[in-house]
Amino acid sequence: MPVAGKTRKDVVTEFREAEILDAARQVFARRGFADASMDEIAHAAGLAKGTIYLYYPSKRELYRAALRAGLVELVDAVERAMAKAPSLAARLEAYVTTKVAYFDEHSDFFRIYFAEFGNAVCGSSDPYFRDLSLRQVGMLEQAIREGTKGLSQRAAHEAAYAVADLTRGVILRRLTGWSREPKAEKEVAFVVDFAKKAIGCR
Amino acid sequence: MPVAGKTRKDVVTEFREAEILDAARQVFARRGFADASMDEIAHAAGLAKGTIYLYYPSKRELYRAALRAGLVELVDAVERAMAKAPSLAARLEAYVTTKVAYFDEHSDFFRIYFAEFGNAVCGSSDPYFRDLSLRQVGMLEQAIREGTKGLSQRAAHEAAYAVADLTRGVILRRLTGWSREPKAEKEVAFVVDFAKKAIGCR
Amino acid sequence: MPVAGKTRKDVVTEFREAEILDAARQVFARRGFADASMDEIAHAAGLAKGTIYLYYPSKRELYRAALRAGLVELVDAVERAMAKAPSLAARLEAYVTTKVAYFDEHSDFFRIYFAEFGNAVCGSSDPYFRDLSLRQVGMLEQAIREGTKGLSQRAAHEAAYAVADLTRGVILRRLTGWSREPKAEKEVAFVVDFAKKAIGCR
Amino acid sequence: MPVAGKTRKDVVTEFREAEILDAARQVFARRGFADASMDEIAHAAGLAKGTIYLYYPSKRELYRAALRAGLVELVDAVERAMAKAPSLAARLEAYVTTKVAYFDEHSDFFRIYFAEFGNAVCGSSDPYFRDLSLRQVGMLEQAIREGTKGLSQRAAHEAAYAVADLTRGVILRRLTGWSREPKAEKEVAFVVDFAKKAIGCR
DNA sequence: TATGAATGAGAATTCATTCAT
DNA sequence: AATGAATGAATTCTCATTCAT
Repeated sequence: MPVAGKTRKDVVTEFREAEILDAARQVFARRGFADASMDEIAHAAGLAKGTIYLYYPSKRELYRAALRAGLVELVDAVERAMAKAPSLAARLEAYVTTKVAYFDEHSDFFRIYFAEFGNAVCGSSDPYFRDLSLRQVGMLEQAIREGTKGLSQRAAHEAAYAVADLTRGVILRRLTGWSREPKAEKEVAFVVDFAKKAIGCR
Repeated sequence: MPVAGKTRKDVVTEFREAEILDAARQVFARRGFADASMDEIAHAAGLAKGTIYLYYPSKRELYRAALRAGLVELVDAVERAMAKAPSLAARLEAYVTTKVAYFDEHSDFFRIYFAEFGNAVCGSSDPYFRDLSLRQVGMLEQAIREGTKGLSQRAAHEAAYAVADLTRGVILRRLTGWSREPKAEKEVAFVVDFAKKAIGCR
Repeated sequence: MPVAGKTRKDVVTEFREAEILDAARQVFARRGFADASMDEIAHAAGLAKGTIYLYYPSKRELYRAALRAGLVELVDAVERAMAKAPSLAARLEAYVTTKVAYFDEHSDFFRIYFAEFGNAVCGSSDPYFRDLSLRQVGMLEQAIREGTKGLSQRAAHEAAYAVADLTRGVILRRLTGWSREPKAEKEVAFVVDFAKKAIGCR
Repeated sequence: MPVAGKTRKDVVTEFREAEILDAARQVFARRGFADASMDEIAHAAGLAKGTIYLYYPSKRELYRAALRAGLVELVDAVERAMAKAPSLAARLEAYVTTKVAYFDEHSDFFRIYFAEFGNAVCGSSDPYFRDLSLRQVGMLEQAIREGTKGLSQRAAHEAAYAVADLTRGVILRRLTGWSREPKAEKEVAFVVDFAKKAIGCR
């Protein structure tokens, strides 16, 4: 008796997948891909090792799924927040705030996310990751172009990257504890301010 | 018969260490820490596996040594370049240019370097790495404070981090091939310009 | 309501058993015992894995059942054919023809059948297999004794084994494709002729 | 200091290979390919599991090596024995005697050898096995043709297979214990006699 | 009766590290 | 100092079997 397009089985399956993905994210984040063992992930998920393989065909595939799931959640949150913002300044702030907040909340995911940039250097990264990353920069770029007159496309492009870089830096410092500033608002404000000055200043 | 403070043995030892470090850097960069095998490193160094252990007590130590060696070379180059620069603008440019150039030259090392930021997130990074990283930011900060009057310490601090973040972003884009801009000068110029505007603009 | 000694349940059970046995034979033949998976057998039978276990308690038992079922079919066919034959020559021909034809038809079963001889070498074979194998030789032996005067029991025994060996060889060559002779009749004729000469020649 | 074309290393390597092959043959024979574990083989060889992999890259490869080694030894013995024999009868006897004696001595190898015929049925057998098997039949065929006048090529071919089949049957019965005759000579004599009659009888 | 999700023991393979030569 | 054969712990993945539904 399917209800709302989902059978009981689908529900169970989705639940298991989420459980496993959650455990995987934790363990991959704590250990890195190579040092994470399927045993540990299974244990963290409260399941037997073999069960994991009923849902994901290999360790690599599980990692990829964990990466994608987090990525989608992050990008969705960022896009929703930016869409609601009425001005350029608000959009930039939405971008930075949402990302910082997301990783404050899911600091375990940051390691997975960040490591993927490293993988991209040697060409071994998930194309999905590249696409979503570039899409976010694209959104920033568009927001900047819409919010400014007389700014060249190139400058908008570079400014977008700059915002992305600065944001990543802020998150990195928060999670490593290298920064003395505990209040997210101040760090966000600085990035936004920095960007606005750089963009608008003539 | 020690000559100039170094016996023949010391010289041989240093030579071997450098050889091994070089091989290690290549292999660790190509494979990542976990997927690099001591066998492959030994082969790349033209030595037997056991020999590596005469100079470095474990794979982890060898990795750390490779990281430190690259780091020292990088930081030295940056410090020398900045020391020669006569103005704030010149110093910022020296910082960015030197770093970009170093990783253009030693792109293999970037993966090792970059991954260490990820390790720092879960507290498993080499303290040496943290120290040298913070020292570089400190140098930027000092340069900014010296080159500006009326800029608060806090603002200088933040600006320094911003320059570091932007620079890392530029390098990342160059090495992943995600950037369309092949000329280092233009990218460097943008970072410097962006920073100057943000700092100086009131 | 049992009818003719069989309840409806019995009929269903027999039908299921036959279905499963058939699937098992195919899969065991294609993969060998160890490489056959219960999953594949279940799939081939159009049933779920768990269902198999309602009819056979283990993979090993299922294998044994498949072996026995094939064996019974084979031996029955051989016995019926030999019983009808009016002379020694006809009986030998019936034996060889029936066996060759059976395995031409059920080549998948040959692998299971043949492997059992190998198991017999290390004592791990089904006693049932041994019994039926020996019974067939016994039948040959009896036919030979009845059809010859003055042949010692020992010679009859040896001749019976010889016919069995030659027949197995013919089948093996047909199924491996090592033989150039595609016509069963010629190969059968040769075996029978060979045996007759060896038996009757003085 | 290489002596007689072999360095010390070569000798050690050969010794290890032989040790391992010997253990492998025992275990593969006792368990069959699938049920043999590398652990058990290593234990039987008095080595650690990893050591096996220094000499053979996989379980499958080790099995193949064990098969080939036994095969070569067997075929060499048969060829040498046949080469020395002065007449057709002597050659046939040499063939049968040598094979029976070899497997009496190396009964463990027989299971591996015999199983390979089964593999040949599903086309998964080592081509090497096929070649050596056919070569032996070829030798028998040639001996028969040389020793007979007026026998057609086809008849010689069939007779050769018959001798091979009968011999395999004798060995099988000896190793399964299904035969009551403990003396090899009598069984050999029967095969030879049977063959001679069948070939020579007109 | 039938199902198939869950289990966990077990197997092949790898590789950092050791140590006799 | 240099070697590389030997080790065995650790890891991924498979699959026969069970059992709640």
